[in-house]
Amino acid sequence: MEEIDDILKRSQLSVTESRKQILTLFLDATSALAHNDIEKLTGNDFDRVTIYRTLQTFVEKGIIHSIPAIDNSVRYALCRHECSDGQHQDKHVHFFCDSCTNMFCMDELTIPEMQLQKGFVAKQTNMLISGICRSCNISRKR
Amino acid sequence: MEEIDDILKRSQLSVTESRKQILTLFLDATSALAHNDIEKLTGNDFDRVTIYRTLQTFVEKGIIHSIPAIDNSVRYALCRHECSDGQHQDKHVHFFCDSCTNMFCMDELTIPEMQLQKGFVAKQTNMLISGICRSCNISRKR
DNA sequence: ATATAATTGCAACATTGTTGCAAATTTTTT
DNA sequence: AAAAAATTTGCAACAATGTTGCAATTATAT
Repeated sequence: MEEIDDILKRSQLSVTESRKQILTLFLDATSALAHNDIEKLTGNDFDRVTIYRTLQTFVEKGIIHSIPAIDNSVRYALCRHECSDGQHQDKHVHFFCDSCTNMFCMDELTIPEMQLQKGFVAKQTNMLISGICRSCNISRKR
Repeated sequence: MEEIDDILKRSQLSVTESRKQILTLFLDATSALAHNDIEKLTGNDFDRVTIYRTLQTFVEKGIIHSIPAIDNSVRYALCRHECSDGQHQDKHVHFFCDSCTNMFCMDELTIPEMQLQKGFVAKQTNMLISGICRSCNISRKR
């Protein structure tokens, strides 16, 4: 896959083994990944510190975005849309499954605009819905 | 204040020094409190573990609710409305100020309902807006 | 191919959160 | 009001998560 190298170069990042592998994980992921997931999925290939720093770099470059969770575990997912350096606009809703603890990006659900009190200026909006996801609902019915 | 004892008793909790003090903090707070805030505000009167357990208990009893934050720090605030044991309904928007890192409950802003994909069942919705709060905006203009 | 720049891994540390258990406190019972 | 029962607390010890400085390695530019 040359795609991966391209994404990194486009963000002016050196192409290294760790960045390639971690980026691949995000491209393949169906749900958001926590630091710990990445550690396991890469199977001790990289130092914990490297993973922290890679995630941080990716967020700064607008490649991935962090998602606030209720259970106090930060997760990250690819920015599918127009996220650039620094400023990150996350217009879609996130869904956290209480059962399988997977986090999904509901790309098709747009967060509605909110009218804040005078003096408050909004820069970013996050919307997080928790409940039971489809595959968990299906397996329950069995 | 008898109010505090009442709140605790209504939730079938023993009235202890730590619970009273921590609950008082929440009643007086204008913004959401993190574990660390409470530790500082109570000035080493209580063990860290006690604070963790107290917060957990309060959440379970529906006295406070936890708020997911982007910066990976869980914060808690009083449940002003109809929150009961276990099930917690958080209908209002939270605002996180990037400048002073305070978290505010925007009680007057109700989270709109969202139509999820088939199979997904929502139990709780969180909406978190980040930006600059009023007092930070005012002090910037000076 | 070499020089320069950036990234990695290691070590060491700080912070945050969890668990078991004995001592202390609160509530209930007598 | 005192004793028994139940709950809560603090301590110790540990696990997980996140951060920083620095030398060694790897990637990029010359």
